[in-house]
Amino acid sequence: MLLKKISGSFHDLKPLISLVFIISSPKYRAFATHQLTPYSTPNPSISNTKSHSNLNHALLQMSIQGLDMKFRDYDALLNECVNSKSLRGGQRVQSHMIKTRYLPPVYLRTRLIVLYLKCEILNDARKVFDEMRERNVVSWTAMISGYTKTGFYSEALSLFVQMLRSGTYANEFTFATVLKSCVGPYGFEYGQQIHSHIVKSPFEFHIYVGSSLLDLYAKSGKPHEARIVFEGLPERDVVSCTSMISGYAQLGLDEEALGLFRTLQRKGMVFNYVTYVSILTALSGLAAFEYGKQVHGHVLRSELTSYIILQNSLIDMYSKCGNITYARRVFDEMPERTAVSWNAMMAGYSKHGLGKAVVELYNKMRDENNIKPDSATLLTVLSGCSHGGMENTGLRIFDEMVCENGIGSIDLSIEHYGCVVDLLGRAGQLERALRFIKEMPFEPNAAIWGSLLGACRVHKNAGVGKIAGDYLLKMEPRNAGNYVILCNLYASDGKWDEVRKMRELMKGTAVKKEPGKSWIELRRTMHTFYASDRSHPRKDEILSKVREISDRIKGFGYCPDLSCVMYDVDEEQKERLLLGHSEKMALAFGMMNVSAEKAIRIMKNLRICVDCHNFAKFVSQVYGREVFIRDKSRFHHIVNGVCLCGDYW
DNA sequence: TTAGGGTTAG
Repeated sequence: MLLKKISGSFHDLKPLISLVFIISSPKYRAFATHQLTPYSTPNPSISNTKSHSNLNHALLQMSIQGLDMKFRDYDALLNECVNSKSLRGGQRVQSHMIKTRYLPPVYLRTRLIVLYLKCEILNDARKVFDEMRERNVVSWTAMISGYTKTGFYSEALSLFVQMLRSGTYANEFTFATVLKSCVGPYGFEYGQQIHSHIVKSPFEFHIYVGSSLLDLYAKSGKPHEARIVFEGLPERDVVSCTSMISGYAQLGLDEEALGLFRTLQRKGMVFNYVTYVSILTALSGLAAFEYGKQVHGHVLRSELTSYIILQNSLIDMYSKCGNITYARRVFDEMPERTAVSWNAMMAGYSKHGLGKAVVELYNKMRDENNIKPDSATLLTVLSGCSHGGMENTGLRIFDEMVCENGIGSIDLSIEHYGCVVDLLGRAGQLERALRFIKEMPFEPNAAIWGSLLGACRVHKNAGVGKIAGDYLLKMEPRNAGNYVILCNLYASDGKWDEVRKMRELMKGTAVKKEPGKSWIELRRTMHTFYASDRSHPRKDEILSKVREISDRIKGFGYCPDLSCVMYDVDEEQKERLLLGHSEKMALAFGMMNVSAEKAIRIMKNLRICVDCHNFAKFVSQVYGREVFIRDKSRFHHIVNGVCLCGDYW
C-alpha cells in the first residue's frame, strides 16, 4: 500500500534540480516571526474560550453573537477546536465565516488546515488550502506535513516543488518534514536534491533537519552517509542519537547500534522510550539475552514502563533471544495491549515451533472484544501453524478467513497466500500447492516459488521442484541459495546431469553465498565464528573439539551429509568443509564453556544446513545436551535427538 | 500556526 503511494506519481514530478536557483540565492534568510495584529476589538465572551472548559458553550456564544465575530474570537475558537480535535466545532466556525462573509486571513485559514489534518480529514484541509489566495510557509508546510504523515509522499513532494515555484522559501520546519517523504526507493534521489538545497540554506546544521537527513540516509541503506550527517551536527539530542541507533538496527548493523548506545550511555545521555525500542531491536538481532535483561532493568528504573510499544519490543526481544517464558511474563503483566503485543507474542511462539500456543493465543485474542486481529495476526498464525507442524489447523484458519463468516475485514495479501503454500508444502501436498499458486489472485513472487522449492527439497520431489526452480532462477538468477537447494534436490534424486548443469549455471552467474556466521553469548561477550574460521584465539582447540564430537557421534549413526557441500572437491575435502561450518564451531565452543545442566544457545545468520542440524541432534542425544539454535527462519530446540521443528524449516 | 527518532508478520 505504502509502496503504491510512494511509487504512484513520483515519476510525474519535475526534477527539483531546476529549482535550485530559487533557494540558493543569497536572499535566503530566516523569516521574521509573523506578528499578529487584532483586526478589531474582540468579544471577551468568545476570545476567552480557554476560560470556558466547554467548547460547545463557546460555539453557542458564537451563534448568539451573530455577525459580530472578530479575528480574535475565531482564533480563540479554532485554537480550542485544535486542542480538543473538534472537527464539528471547526466546521461550525468555518460555516459561520462563510455565512457572515468573513474573509479569514492566512493565519486563520492555516489554523483550519491544521485542525482538519489533526482530525485526519485530508480532503477538507486541501480544500481550504486550494481556496487560499495567498499562502505563507506555514500553510505550505502544514499541508506538506499532512501528506507526509499519511504516506502520500509524492503529493507532499509535489507540493514542495509548487511551494518553491511560488517563491516561498522553505524553513527548517519544511525541510524536516519534506525529507520524510523521500524515504523509499523512488524518493532518495529527491532527498539528495533537497539535501543540496539544505546545504545552501541556513538550516544545514539545524538539529531537526539534520535528524531527518540522517534518518533518510539510514533508511536508504546508507549508514556511512547517515553517520557523516550525525557527526556534523553541532549538537546532538536524544532524537538525533536515537535516529542513528535505529538506523543501524534497521539495517541489521546491530553491533554498531549497540556500540553507539553504550558510548552515549557512558556519556550520561538520558534515553527515552524510542531509544530503548531501537536498542531492543538491535539486541533482538544479536540475540543478546544478558544485555536485553540489563536494558529491561533500565526500563523498569526509568519509569518508561507505561509505553505499550516498549513492552511490545521487550516481548519481541525476549522471544528472539530464545526466552519465551520471559516474553510471556512481560505479555501477561501488561495492563493494556495492542494488536502488536498479541502478534509479537504469537510470533515468538511461532518461531519456537509452538503452534498450539499460537492458536490458543489467537483464539483468546478473538474472544477479547477490544482488540481486533489484523493482517499481521493472520500472517503470524498461519506461519505459526506451519512452523508448529499444524498444517490442517492453519489451512482451516485460512478457509475461515476467506469465507464470508470469517474475519472478512482483513485484506489478504500475497504473503498470506505464501503462508498457505508453506502449509501445503509442509504437509507434502506439493501438487496441490502448485495448483494453489496458479489459482491465487496474485502473480507469484520469488518468496512463493522459494517456499515451494524448499518443500520439494524436504519431500524430495524433483518434478515439482524443477518447475518451482525454473521460475525462481529466472526471478533471482543471482541468488546462490536457490542453486544450492536445487543441487541438493537433484543430488538426492540421483540426477547428476542436472546437478552438473546447476553448478555450471552458478559459475556462469558468479553467484556468491552470503558468508555463514554463528555466534554465542557467554557472560555478556559475543563469540562469533565464520565458516572455516581461523581467526578465533582458541581456533585449534575448537576445531579439534568439533572433530572429536564428530568421531564420537559417528559411532551412534551420524553420517556427514556431503550433499550440503557445493564445491566440486573430493569427499574427504567435503567432510572437512562440513566440519568447518560456523554453527558446529559455535556448538563445540558452547560445549566447552557452558555447564552441562544449561542449554547451549547458538545464533546463525543463515538457515542452518541439514548436516549441522543433524550434527546437533546427535550431540543432544549422545552428550545429553539441550541445544537451541536460532537461524534465519526460526528456533531449533533440540533435545534427546529430536528437534521441535520436525526437520522441516 | 508548520518540524526530526519507534514495536509485530513474510
